[in-house]
Amino acid sequence: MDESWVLKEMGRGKVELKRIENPTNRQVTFSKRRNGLLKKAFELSILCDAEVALLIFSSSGKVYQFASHDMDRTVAKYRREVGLPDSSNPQFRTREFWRSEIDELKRSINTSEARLKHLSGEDILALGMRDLKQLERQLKIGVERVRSRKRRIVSDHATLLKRRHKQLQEENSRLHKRLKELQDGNISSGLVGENACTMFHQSIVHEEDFHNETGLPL
Amino acid sequence: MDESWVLKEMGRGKVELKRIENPTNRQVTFSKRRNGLLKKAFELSILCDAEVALLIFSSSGKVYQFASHDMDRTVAKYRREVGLPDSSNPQFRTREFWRSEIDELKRSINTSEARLKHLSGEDILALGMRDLKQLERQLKIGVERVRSRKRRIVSDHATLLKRRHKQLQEENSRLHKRLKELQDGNISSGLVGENACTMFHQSIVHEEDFHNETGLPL
DNA sequence: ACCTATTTATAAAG
DNA sequence: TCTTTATAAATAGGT
Repeated sequence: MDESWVLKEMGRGKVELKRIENPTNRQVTFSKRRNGLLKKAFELSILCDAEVALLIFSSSGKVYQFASHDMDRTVAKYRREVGLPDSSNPQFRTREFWRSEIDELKRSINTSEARLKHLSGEDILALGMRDLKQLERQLKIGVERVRSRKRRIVSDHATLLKRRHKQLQEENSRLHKRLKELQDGNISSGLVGENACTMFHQSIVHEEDFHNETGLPL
Repeated sequence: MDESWVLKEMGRGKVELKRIENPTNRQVTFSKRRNGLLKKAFELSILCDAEVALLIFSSSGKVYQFASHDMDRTVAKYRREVGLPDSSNPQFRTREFWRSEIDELKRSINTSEARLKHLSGEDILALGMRDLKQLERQLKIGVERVRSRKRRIVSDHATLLKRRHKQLQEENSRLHKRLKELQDGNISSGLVGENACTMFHQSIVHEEDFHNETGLPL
């Protein structure tokens, strides 16, 4: 778009975006644009795998329509979305409705499986160079993300290890100190000794944690 | 339109009129074309005083709509026009049957999609190191297969080019010879001259083929 | 989201 | 309506 909107249109000359007064011109334009619109609706449904329904009534009352799947189904779907209690069939739907619903799911499955195969490098003989390049890009992105995640996991682990190591060292020195106090001064009685034992036991538990939580299957 | 229909589309590059496989591209194209379609529907209704109703469901299920007058009114009008013998069909299995049928298909889809995401490196936070390594291996295999296919295509192409080149050379020498005969001997009459012309024209055609069929988007 | 090379769509005229 | 032609729009591919 270029102009200040609701102002001009495409083609050889420019046209205001308002009802065309000349009946002949209007009819001609209607015919052309109707076809263009129907074509684009069709293309959208194909290219983007969308469900499209289009209804056009000419000012003289003639109908033109396009429905990628089934007009009724699409309209029913729409009603559900909008929240209206489907006017045609509240409790049950026609066999056709369900069949088309299921067909679509099956198509969807086939599509996913095809893409899965492509991503595994299978069934790619029919792909053109452009698709192949894109596929390769995608795969590379995937690999990079997976690697990144792996690096992250390893890195986090290393951090954890360091922290644990530091904790152990600190605890160790505390224990050494305590032991030394006991050996040196013998000043204290049973209570202190009990404390020291507890302390030692705790450090053992820490070591077990260490093994369990860092057992990375690298 | 120019091409043999259902063959190409508009834009910077050309596109086959078939479902776009790359999800990202498909989404982007959907977004662009959806807006284009809605705009054109609006313009048609204004310019030509037509009654237009348009429903679009993205493949992910989101709805987009345009109605120049009122969706229900237009749809009702359509039903009357087409004369639908109401969709109330007493031939159905219970809703439960279809539900379960559909649920199963949906489960299947979810499985595929989860794997697809993993292969794209998405939603991998919950995966363990073992799974990640397996995933990476898979992706690498995929990349290698795609690359291999690309190499094959390029190689085939080179072969084709060589063959074409040789053909052209041979044809060239034939043409030279023919020309020389004409210039030298002047022995022949109109018929030979005509043949020479034909020959030349053929070589031109070959050159065009050459450009068309070897236009690899490398 | 924005840019731009290309392809389409289409207004005007015959 | 169909064709042609000049021009405006739409949009694919890329950033």
